[in-house]
Amino acid sequence: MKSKAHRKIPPNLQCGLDLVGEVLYGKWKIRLLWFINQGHKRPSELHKKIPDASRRVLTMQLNELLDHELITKTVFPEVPPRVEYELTPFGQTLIPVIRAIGEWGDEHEARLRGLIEHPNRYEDV
Amino acid sequence: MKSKAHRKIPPNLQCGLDLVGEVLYGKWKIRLLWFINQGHKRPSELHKKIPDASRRVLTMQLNELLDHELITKTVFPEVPPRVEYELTPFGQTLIPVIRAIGEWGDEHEARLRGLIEHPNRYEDV
DNA sequence: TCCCTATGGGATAAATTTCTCCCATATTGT
DNA sequence: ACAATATGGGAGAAATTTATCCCATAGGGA
Repeated sequence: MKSKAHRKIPPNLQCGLDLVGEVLYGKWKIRLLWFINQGHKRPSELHKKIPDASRRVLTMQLNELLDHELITKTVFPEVPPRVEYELTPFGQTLIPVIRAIGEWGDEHEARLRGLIEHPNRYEDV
Repeated sequence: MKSKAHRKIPPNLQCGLDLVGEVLYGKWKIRLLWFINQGHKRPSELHKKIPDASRRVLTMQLNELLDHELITKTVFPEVPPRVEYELTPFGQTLIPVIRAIGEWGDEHEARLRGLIEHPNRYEDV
């Protein structure tokens, strides 16, 4: 439980960008969708792909993706439990968009690395 | 000042998506870039377009966009001051990506609104 | 003289997100 | 008997983001 239901500051949802923000704004969501699409379905696999995030947050963000019907969750009745997430058809429609984002990052990798590691607002380049 | 320089938890920057996250992750950044591209250059105009954000955050996020060389800032020596932001050529390369995001949101507007307003993880639809 | 203008940023509080630690599950292997 | 397994989630602390309030600027108008 505890999606983003009881926020004291409610969001405004005017344009498409606002709406996307609601379902995609979350530090790891885009990467989760991406890796799930690549076939990394299990929580443990996803955690290996995104080691910077704690298991807890990943679980929570996966739950939000579930809420928003971007992924499905299958729990196999085994012990220890096995869980698999998959993209819904709706979630799949996001893949081209995410691919575009990732490609932009790849194209500008060197520059981005430089900017992130040496931010300088007051100097020319 | 005070970009994201002194974070206690440093980010990992492996793939393109990680890099994009660093420069685009911020509640209003994408919308700021979008509206600047649409010709809304002044801080006050941008605030009108994004009334949910406080003036303070917008300024801060604009500063980060400056740090990352996605926009430029021109201060006209007038009183009261006039300021204009514009996309750099680098920032312009992001516009097609942002457009793709926004279009996805527009295409699925109705569904997204429903999901956001009535999240139900445990019920079928 | 005082207020209005548009903008930036300091200080501090509030809200939100994330981290860390810990417990629970049921079966297989030591 | 007990550890190990993969997963989920509660609780409270820590980190980060955002909101609020307030001050400063310098010229024009009431």
